Amino acid sequence: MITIRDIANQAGVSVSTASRALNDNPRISAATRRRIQSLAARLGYVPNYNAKSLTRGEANVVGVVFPPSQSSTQGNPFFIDAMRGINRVLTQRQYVLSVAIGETSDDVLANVSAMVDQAKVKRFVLLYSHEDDPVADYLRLAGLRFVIVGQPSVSHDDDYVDNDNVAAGEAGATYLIDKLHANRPVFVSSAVDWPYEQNRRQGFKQVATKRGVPTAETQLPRADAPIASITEWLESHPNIDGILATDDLIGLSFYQRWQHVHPDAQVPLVSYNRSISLPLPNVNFHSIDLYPERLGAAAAELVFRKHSTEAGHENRIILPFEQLN
Amino acid sequence: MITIRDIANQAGVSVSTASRALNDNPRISAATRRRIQSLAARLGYVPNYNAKSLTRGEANVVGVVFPPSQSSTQGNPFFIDAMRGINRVLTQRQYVLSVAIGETSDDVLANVSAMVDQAKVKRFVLLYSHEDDPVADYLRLAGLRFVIVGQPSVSHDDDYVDNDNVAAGEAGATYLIDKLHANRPVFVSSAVDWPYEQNRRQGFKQVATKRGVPTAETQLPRADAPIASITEWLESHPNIDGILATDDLIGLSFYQRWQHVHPDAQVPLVSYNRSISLPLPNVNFHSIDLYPERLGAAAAELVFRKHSTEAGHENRIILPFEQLN
DNA sequence: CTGTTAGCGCCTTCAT
DNA sequence: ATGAAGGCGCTAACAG
Repeated sequence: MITIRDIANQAGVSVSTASRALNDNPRISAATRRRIQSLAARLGYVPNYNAKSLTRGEANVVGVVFPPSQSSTQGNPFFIDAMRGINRVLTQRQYVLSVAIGETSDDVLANVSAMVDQAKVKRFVLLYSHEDDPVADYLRLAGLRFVIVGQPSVSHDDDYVDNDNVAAGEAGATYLIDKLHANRPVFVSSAVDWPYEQNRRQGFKQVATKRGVPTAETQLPRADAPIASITEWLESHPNIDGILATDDLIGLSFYQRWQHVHPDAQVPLVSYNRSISLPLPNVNFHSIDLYPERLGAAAAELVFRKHSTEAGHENRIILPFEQLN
Repeated sequence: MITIRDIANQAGVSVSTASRALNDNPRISAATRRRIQSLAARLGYVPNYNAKSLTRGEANVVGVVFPPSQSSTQGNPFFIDAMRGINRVLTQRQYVLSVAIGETSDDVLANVSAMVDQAKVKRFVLLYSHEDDPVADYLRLAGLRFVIVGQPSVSHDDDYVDNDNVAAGEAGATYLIDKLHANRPVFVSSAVDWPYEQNRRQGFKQVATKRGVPTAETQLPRADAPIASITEWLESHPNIDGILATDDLIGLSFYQRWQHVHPDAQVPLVSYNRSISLPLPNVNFHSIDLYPERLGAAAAELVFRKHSTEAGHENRIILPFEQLN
């Protein structure tokens, strides 16, 4: 294994000069900097992260925090894609991605604080958020850098990266009404009614109102709940001719129900997340990609900039979603 | 921040004694060991991983490698759940989970080798495998410890953790035929036809043959392919009265198609992975849980034991899947 | 059973 | 613009 000493010797300079040169310290002349860097490259020098972290007092690690849950959360492909995006930028920064994941909020918090105390991790990306999240509270209190992917808590000025979910709701509604000719669309969300679902509903309603189209809305009960209610709902709303759902699986589930009640008809379905990579019989199915990989990448970039409380809001990033034509 | 020096001083011993005591080294008397450990606990001492890793020459990190892919892979909840299982055992071992993920095999390999070279990671869990996987080749060659979750490559004696997929196929078929009374079941797999799908098909066929039931099988084309073929297939197989699919989403997609062709009938569906946490109208839908979290946990345990090429095969772990009644 | 000592590889004052 | 030297926190020979 080749260390900074080796390259210092071979270059005929001191270790400290080599260190500075490799870290692009302007105190070293551009000439020797290049000389040493290319020598290092030629020798296949790779810095030892542990040694680096020890002296710096910070590990070159970004902690990625998953929402606490016993079983897999919905909207799953989102997380994997986001991780890929995060890792893409971490790699080029010579950083490593570590994850904190657990069943309960306490598990995750313990995981995170272990990273902080033992591994000296100082930057985090949260893949979720809700009010009074103990992990966010902890990070805030500890003065550590973190960025939220998704809807941030309203009572803090945390930095975040998100889509404009009102606009996403508008886009889905516009497509459903204008292109797929739905005159009586229904908006379907989960029983949890996440903030992003509320925003998309808002967008949906705005467009429908502007078009003079009546709106309907309902929520899909959880898997363990009786589903008769959906059937009832559908029977009391016989004219529904378009579905906008907050997630592909929710949409699909609702669509199934619809099909059951209206065996010989068809209804267009628009939803979000591109989580179904399989052919669906309904040719009028459209999933809006929210580009989670881009969200992840942007969050990772952001986590290397310092938190600014300025009015400029330069650390609140809104990214576009897929455009439908 | 309190270091090992502090506790050594307060305990009135040398740093090395403190170090040994904290690491449960038998060379230190049980008495002082307990004394020092409780002192450390009282003082809230946490070891610095970076310093530890530097001297040990190995980071207390396990690298978790995702299959290379541009977008989210199918069977997604599997990965998240597996990570949770892995992290559960890593936490109690004072280890941290880092992930390697990327679009191409080269990306992932670069990621892994950076972990190895720079971060001194020496243990890995692969969440996939196929023949001639460059990552596995690299790890094998470098003599690093790794465990595969899932079907291992046949041409090596890598350690792995997996379900018995033939048995899983049998279980699904048994349930479908005996309990749900399917007399003309169809086995549906993906267009990729992964090894685990082949195994489940084999189990399916064995049971069907034993029951004297005719078997049918087909594959679902990819999302971008024309799906007319499924309709054709269904029309030429009008008597299908049960579906066994290798994944919930595949099953659901196929079921949709079936429903389209047979609008007023019902058909039972059995598939794997518990990836749909939503109510489905079809009361005869049954998803077999493969317990990915347990697979992950077992893999993490295994990665701390050394690879044995002995005939005992103690490092090939087969875990049970959900039992249907 | 315990202490002394010498690093692990790197960064960073402090000199020059 | 570059060197020398100390130290980050911990482990592991080597002594005793």
